[in-house]
Amino acid sequence: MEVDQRTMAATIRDVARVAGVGLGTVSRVLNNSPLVSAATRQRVLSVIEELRYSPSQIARNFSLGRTRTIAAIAPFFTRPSVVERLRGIEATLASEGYHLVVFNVETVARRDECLREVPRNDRADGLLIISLVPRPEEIRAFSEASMPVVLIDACAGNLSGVSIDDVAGGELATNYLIELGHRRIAFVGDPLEDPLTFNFTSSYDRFTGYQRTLAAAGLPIRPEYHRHGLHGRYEARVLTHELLKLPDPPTAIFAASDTQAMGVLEAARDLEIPVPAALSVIGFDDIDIAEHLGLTTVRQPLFESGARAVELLFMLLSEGVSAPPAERLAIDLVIRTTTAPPAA
Amino acid sequence: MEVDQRTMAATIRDVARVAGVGLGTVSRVLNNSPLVSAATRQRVLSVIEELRYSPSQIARNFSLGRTRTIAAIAPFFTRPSVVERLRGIEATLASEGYHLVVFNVETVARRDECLREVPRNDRADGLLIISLVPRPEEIRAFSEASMPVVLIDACAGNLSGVSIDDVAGGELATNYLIELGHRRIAFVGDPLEDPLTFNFTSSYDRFTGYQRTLAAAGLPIRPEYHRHGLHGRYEARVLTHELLKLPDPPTAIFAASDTQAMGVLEAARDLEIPVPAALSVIGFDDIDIAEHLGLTTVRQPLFESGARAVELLFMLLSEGVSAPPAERLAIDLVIRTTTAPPAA
DNA sequence: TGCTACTATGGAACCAGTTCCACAACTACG
DNA sequence: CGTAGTTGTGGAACTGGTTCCATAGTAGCA
Repeated sequence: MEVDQRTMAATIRDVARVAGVGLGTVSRVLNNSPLVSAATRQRVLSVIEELRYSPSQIARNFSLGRTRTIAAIAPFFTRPSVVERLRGIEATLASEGYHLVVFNVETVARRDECLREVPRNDRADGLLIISLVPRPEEIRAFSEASMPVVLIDACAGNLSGVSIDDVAGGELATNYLIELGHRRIAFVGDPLEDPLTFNFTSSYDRFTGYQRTLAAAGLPIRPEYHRHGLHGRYEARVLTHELLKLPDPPTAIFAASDTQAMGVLEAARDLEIPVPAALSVIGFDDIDIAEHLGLTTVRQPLFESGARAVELLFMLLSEGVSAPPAERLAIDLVIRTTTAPPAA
Repeated sequence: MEVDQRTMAATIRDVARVAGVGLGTVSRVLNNSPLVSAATRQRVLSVIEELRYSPSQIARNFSLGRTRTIAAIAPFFTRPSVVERLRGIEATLASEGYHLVVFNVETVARRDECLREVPRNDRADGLLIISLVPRPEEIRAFSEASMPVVLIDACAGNLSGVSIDDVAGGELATNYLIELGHRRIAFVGDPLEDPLTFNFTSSYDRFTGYQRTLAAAGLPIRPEYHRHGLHGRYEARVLTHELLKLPDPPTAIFAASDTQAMGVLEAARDLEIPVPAALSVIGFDDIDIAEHLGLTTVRQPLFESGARAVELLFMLLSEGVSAPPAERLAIDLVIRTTTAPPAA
């Protein structure tokens, strides 16, 4: 029985046979065990070279019960903020030789499917969930499947996670506008009824911070200044048109994300309202293009959130280390050219 | 020997034992084989339910020799154009129940490592390579490892691939500027010496199209109008500063990508040169923000390139179908507000 | 010289599925 | 009633690694 090298890849048994050693010895050479003499190691290595042998990762994963792969579930992974988080994730995983499987979620059905299926597939050693809040029964399923999970931009149960204080972010943005002298400050953000859809919460929290700050400053809460719509430039543009056509239009708008701030800017341009002279605009996230646009915004460390989440996940994976709790990263205000004191 | 359900996941053998059937029968139930009686199937299903059994995907992959996973190697996967391609890839893979492993490449060393390691890891059934041109020895390694490969935004050997005619794109952009009446047209793109770095070619090809069109129109080729630098807004901004400070500055600039066009726009803004009144700018790709910026650009179907590449890869994976050759997708000109006839 | 300790090695058992062969039970038909 | 064909079923063999136990060989030491 000759091994047909043209069609069949060599296995560890072929290497052992040709090198005249045992299975275990080849395995030990592959795994750099010190329990192999230099001469034997050399012989095995040369046979590996000769047969162009490359170990089957899939058999190895199966045998070890580990995959050195992490799954990431991300809603709308084309959103610049999500991409930047993924970059942080990938960079940190790659530095440890781990692989990244990405699940993009754009519908509620797919959200549910991913959160249900990914943990029970034992195809990943751990799971990262971006901007989605798992339901209690989903969290239970994670622990039943003993799948380590770290959340990014979300909090749930006592799962580990990396997030920011979105309420404080909303306060930071709103406070800055008030300090500039604005009194009529509007808000453009995601829909309020989140639990029915994706369970996003950051826009809601930023809205809470906005309302609190207005109240703390003794400014009126004006419901007609609160606009909620699907996350996106176009939707924000439409909502802003409504705001700017009010009898008593706002002099400043806080958008729950930079993407939505872009829609706000588009609406101002449509209506020939100069920014910041007649309208101040502040966003959230500090995505890459914010700088190009001169957008004032609340910066959150996106890349770092991904990188840190991977570190937490690695802690969960190394048995000795206790489960790290939820962490909060720092945010700060980036002042550019879309904000100014209101026209006198 | 009782199975400890608290610590050990049930296996197919546990299910068989509890249901009082054979291994093969459980396997047949799992795989919806018709060769199981309705009564047996029902009994097995209820035991699966009872034991909360979930098949090990990793053992399954090992047994079948397939992973239902596709690897994608992408340089700079935060670039909007790359992200959009990845979205097309993920969407198409997910619709077939395949998983996507992403390898982000930001250095030459990592490019080489990925192209060497990913095919020999049998952890993916196929490989997609975005915007990178594999070297001949790498192509040989793909076929030796019998790893199906489809290129996106690149061509090499007789590998299958999805790309556009970048030369024609360069011609399209340049021609439009000439039609508008421009005679002093500059180019801002990636470095020319690509083989030493990533082996990108699209910027080079667009440059070729630009030069050809100038020549065909009888316009002079002016080397001082050709600027090449690392892909990025900032670099393009610096290069454009140089162009606009020339004694005889261009009245139009063709940027090899929308990202670089943004840098061109920034430079014009720095120098208070009105666009398009005193300077026309045209980009390439039609990424999402191009619309917000009102950027005139050459549109290429990014999402579709990813989706189509996956279709080609599936053809390669289904044995019957012959290897599809390289395909070209259509491009078109999107005229917005950064281009106009030159000032008289 | 004989005993112990350690190193180097071979290979069976194992991981959890799939596949396939053997076989039993039953039906169809001459 | 025998034979051929079909259907349903059980389980051995297989996938390609790792792990661990048994054992041979050798050095150290009294």
